[in-house]
Amino acid sequence: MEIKKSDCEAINIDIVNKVKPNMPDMKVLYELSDFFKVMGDSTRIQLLWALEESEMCVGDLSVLLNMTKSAVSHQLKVLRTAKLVRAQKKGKNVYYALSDRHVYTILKMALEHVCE
Amino acid sequence: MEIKKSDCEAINIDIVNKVKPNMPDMKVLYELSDFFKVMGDSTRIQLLWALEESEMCVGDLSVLLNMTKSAVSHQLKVLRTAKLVRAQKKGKNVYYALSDRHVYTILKMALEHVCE
DNA sequence: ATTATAGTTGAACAGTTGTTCAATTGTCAA
DNA sequence: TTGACAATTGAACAACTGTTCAACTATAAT
Repeated sequence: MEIKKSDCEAINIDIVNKVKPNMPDMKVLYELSDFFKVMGDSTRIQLLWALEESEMCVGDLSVLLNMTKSAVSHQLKVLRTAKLVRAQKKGKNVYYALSDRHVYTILKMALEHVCE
Repeated sequence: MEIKKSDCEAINIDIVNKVKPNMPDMKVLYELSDFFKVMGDSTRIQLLWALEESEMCVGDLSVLLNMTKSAVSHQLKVLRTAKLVRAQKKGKNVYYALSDRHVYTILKMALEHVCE
């Protein structure tokens, strides 16, 4: 049995019992919040936004965002780990591209929201 | 003029110049990342998920999520500041509700994404 | 082979975040 | 008015995050 951490009793126990079975399980919950965590950084949003326009290599992205290659590379790694972008080596350069159009849809929908 | 922080020259200057004018401005960028930051926490996602099912007071939410009222209240404040929920006092209790159906749509779309 | 360029990596640092704890406010019931 | 309960608040703490810096790998050109 689960350890009780709440410090009170329910006011409307019927509502709580009705809602409880519809709550997401922990696995889905953490996947969801991890996804939003990845999106929750302005550098990474710029990278996704830029890559929607065109494939680009790290150096180009670094000039575009006006940041060091190192900083860009670190953030691209986060996006790669989250499977939001994919990398392809061409000669001396590594070209990055969006790996999931779903993400851009969410980005645009969030844009509508913040601009309401 | 902007201070140059990137530590290299562009490889494909034509692509960079093509993409640059389509980049979001800083204001929109920070609003977007702030929005995703708010969504990027499992406690807050649970709260939004629960409130989609039914209005609830802090005590009920606290039992439902198995957390202290204080922790829940702190997170509700974050959601309130971000205008994602609204509060209404009824007697001794404060009832919270979603203030924007847009958000639930984004949540469901992200859910589809993580469950691909 | 040597040199230059593109990109990655890990450690370190400051800044931020979420929960806990204790104190406080506000409301209802006796 | 007193006591009990609902919710909020601020400080404190540990855990996490993003950029910088320096060192490193890998590829291409001479």
